[in-house]
Amino acid sequence: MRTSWADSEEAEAAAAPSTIINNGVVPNSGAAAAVAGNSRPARSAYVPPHLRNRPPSSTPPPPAVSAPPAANTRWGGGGGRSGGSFGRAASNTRTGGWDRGREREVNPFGDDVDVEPPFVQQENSGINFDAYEDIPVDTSGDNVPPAVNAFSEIDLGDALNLNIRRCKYVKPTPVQRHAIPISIAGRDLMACAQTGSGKTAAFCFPIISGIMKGQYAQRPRGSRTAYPLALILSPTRELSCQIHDEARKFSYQTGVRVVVAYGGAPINQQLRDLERGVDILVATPGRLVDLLERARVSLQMVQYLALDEADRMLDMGFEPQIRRIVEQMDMPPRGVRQTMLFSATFPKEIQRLASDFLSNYIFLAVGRVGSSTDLIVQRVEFVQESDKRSHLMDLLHAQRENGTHGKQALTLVFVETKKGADALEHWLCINGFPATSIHGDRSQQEREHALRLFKSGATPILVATDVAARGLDIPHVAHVVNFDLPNDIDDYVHRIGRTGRAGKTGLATAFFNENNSSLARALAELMQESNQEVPAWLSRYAARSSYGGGGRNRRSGGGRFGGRDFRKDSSFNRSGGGGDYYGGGRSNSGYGASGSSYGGGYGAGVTSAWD
DNA sequence: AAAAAAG
Repeated sequence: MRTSWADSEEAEAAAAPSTIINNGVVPNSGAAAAVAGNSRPARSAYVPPHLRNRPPSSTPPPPAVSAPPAANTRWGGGGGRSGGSFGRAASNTRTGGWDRGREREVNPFGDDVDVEPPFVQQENSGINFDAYEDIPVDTSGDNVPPAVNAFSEIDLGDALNLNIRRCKYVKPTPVQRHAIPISIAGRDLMACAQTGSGKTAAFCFPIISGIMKGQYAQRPRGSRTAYPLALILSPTRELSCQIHDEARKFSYQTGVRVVVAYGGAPINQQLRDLERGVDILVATPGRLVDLLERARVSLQMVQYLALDEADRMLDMGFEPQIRRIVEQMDMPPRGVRQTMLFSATFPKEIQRLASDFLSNYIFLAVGRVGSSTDLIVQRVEFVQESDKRSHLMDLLHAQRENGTHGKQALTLVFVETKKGADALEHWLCINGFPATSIHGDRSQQEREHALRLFKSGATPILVATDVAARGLDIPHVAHVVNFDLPNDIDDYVHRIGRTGRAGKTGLATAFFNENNSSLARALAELMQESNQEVPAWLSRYAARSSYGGGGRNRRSGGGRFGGRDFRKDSSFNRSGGGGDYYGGGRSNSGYGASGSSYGGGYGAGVTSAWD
């Protein structure tokens, strides 16, 4: 039954030293944090107002000070306290825990659990690391921990290391090489890295490892309130599901429990999952607020906060909700918890908002603006609104003829509106193209069904709104069509990033017409930076729009890199900063210097972002 | 102006 790796896990656990700070909570990595000059104070037993004077039926919050070390097992396993380190919480602690061995952890890897995974990369799941060689990286902040070249340089723990091998991750991607040591050192992080470059693992590994190593005050058993140690927020339900699935793989047989909560799905199963115990809660904001209001979740024990697609989470629609969760509930304040923000794009005014959540953080930028741009061939075609459908049909026909090995390549078609998505899906279907759609007016069941049909290739065309623009990892998307271009270049970056993932190549085609002229300049610049062929007519549009002040100046940082730390930008450190960002007043003030190839002071800094 | 996220 037990395989060799499990045995070595035991040995590791037995050999591991036990360090327990008797305040109930051990800082994530006190030593490293101290080295970094950022040691975190022990949390006091603060009880937030809304949790005081609760009816006696509910169990009081976990005793932060009085919990004897011997009771510090995360699962409350009587007498089963782990020696203080890796792996021990896996199978043996579980039997003493509150699930008493009733449940077996579902193997997220399929049947080959007990087989030592092959080290040969399989064609479909391996990451093409050659595509990540020689990528520009920039970090800023105090005492930045050095990058690593191999997972083995970091002590992530045997159980997690095995899962990493099972995932066939042979070596860390660039963002992982930098972000993981930073996070392991206990530092807050704002990370900007290309789409498809492995951000999920970059924040999951340190969280899982930290929870495995940490000794936390026992959380009450039998309470209807769940006390996650880590919270991961994302902007869409499907993305939360995906992160949950990934995190489950990474935490398989580590004893670390991952639960997902999102809207549109029955809440009862989610409540049951929470009651069984949760270390890492992955959630969308709305459902989390619901759970917090019902007092079914408390953020009191949260040691790690991760925001995926962080710029999206802090834009106008989301910001109040996120602020409420992070600042107005019972989550430990910044500097006490560890906070990690990730995205492929990070506009400076959003960085300024985000800095409220961070303490002495490190800014990390990996790779060029947004996408794995060299891997994605970007085309822009001038297509009038009335011609879009027939033009799309031409593309799909051509693709069908190129059809690789019987199965049609997956094509993701982005449109601007939910109605437009329905209409286009219907039109494609009646014209003999197997299409489905995903957007916010469809039921969650329909959304998930559509995604499955698409992923499986059963319906190789998916029409989508921006709900599918960010984060979704759909292997084998060969072509992204921007049937309607977005108004924001960052959205474009995220959309085309649905292809060209994990080092594979992809194609992105955009339909451009007069309605998109406000995007022309940013689009032309992005394409130029990505070594793409910019049509002459697009350059003319770009030059034209740079005069009339058309369009927002919303570059995510410009230059050849994924972003620039706004703290380096003096205009953002004066008088509240970003007011000038939209170019309302002085046209140059949001950026470091001028130098745009399109002149006019518009887009200043695009070519000089790294001076 | 639109999309997303609670029901």
